[in-house]
Amino acid sequence: MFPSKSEKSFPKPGHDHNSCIADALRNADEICKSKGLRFTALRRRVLEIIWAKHEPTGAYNILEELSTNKARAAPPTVYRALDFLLKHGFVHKIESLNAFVGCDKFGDTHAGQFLICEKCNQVGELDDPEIAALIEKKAASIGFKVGQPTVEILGVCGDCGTPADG
Amino acid sequence: MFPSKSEKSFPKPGHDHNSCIADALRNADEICKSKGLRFTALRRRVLEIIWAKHEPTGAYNILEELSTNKARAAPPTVYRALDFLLKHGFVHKIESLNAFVGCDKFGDTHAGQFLICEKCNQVGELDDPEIAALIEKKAASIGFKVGQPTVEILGVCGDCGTPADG
DNA sequence: GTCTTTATGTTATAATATAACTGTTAGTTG
DNA sequence: CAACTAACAGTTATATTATAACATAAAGAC
Repeated sequence: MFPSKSEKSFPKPGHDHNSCIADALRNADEICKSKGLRFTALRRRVLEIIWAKHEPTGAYNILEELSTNKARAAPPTVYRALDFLLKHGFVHKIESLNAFVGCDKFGDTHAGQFLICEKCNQVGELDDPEIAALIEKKAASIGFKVGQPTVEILGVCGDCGTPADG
Repeated sequence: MFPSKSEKSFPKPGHDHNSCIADALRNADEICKSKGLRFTALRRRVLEIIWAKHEPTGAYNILEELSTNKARAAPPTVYRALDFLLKHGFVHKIESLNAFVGCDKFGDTHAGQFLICEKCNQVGELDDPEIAALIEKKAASIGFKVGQPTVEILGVCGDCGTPADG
């Protein structure tokens, strides 16, 4: 229905980021329309700010960014927009960074598995079903039923970790 | 050397928790002795407070607990003790809860994989090498080198999720 | 057009964490 | 043991992240 743009990838240095943003906004538009959700100007703007880069953005950075056009916004403004975006799967929260990143696996709400590069700070979404299945199986083997898995992998991405690199 | 007490387990309702605490403290004592680390009264007390239960404890709860005996402590006191305990693998931070839990896999520093029961709030440590290996493999397949994985699974433990349960 | 619901604005404050500087204690060395 | 040194802990202030509670506004339902 709303095709995912990138499967198991990490943002490439020279990619056309404008189209990332455009795709994400268009997708959110369509999803909201089809589900009867109100994709207000504020929510749209917050999503756009988050999508400005592939690095997780803190709520107060979003706030700052918001405040450049509008009159100064207050924290609840941002957190409420984030609640909406999180709830409907348009963004993810990176727990280990207390920051938010756009979801590039359009079309369904899911937990996500994140690769966070400690050099360039960019985040790629893995969402590998085998990993999810294995975690579920191992948890089940000791009687634990998985609800919401949080998988956040700090490391070094391919572009930052080339042999020539220090 | 210092044997792990529980492999892939979840704290059982009726277990002898005093021995969990005693084991953890004794283990820390021994590790510190063998590595020439200073296991001060404060650090020991903080570890003991964390081990008082199998639920993650927030820094400010630890602070409160500390303050019942000593004169009122300040945040840095706790955070510094936590830094030490984290660094040497005696406790883990649960990122999704901003809280700390004792490590029951004695003897080495590691990232850990956590099962967090949303009913009883207790945490079990999985530390499954297959999961770690699969994550590493999948990450490697897109050129990403895993550093510090954060795996925190919210769900329902076996004791809380029995058929009779609501 | 009124009513109702949902969203946003506003003010205040809670919860988590760290910086910077001071004093204290434990180990070290002569 | 006295003086020195380095690690630890105390203290004050403040940064960062997040939410509660109440007021206003805008959108959708009737």
